[in-house]
Amino acid sequence: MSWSNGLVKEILKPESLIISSEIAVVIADKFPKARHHYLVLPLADIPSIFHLNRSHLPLLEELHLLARNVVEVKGVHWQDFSVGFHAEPSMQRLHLHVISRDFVSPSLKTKKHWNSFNTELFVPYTQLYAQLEKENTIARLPKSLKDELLAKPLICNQCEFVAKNLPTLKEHLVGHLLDPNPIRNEPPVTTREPVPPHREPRSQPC
DNA sequence: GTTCTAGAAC
DNA sequence: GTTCTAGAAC
Repeated sequence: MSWSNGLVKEILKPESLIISSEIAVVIADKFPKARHHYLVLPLADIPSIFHLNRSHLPLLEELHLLARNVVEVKGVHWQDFSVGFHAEPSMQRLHLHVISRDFVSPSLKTKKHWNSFNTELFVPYTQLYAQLEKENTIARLPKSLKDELLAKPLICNQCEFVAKNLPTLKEHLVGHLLDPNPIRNEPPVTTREPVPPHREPRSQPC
């Protein structure tokens, strides 16, 4: 398939590279699923996470270093990002996703997009690293589990909200961007004005 | 991975 | 009638 080689073609274009080292490069995702969405890819021809073994642990550390670097270069906050791999990648060439957790983007269009970043279909960097260190390989998820995770309801990644469909979730996520406090399903109950604490008038002027 | 669009869901 | 989802793409 031609489309699945899109990333390999992209990293051959110098103008696409935000950062590069002798080992790996960072590009912007062509269809970003959040306000910030970058991909870190090795120059070595490693097709996917399923081709990794313990010998690649130093390479993974290099990818992670570049992930931190691109976030710094963009002047944004590392703690606002998810960094990891898709459990079932579609595109050839190993790629580490570096994505801001707002998920506010016109390119976020399907339930699959959401669940691939917000369920076990997203494997955090640290988890994959540990798994590789322990097992010397990355195992595929069973098809039944993948189907189950893809079918999960649209649960907000910042509060308990469950959206009935994707447009509703997208509206809700914009709400978190404007007000990071949890959004309630019901409007807040109106309360009486708080009574100011009573103060005795001072007996003497200051 | 995306685009397109039929028909399901509302 | 319109919105939304999900499967085909030769």
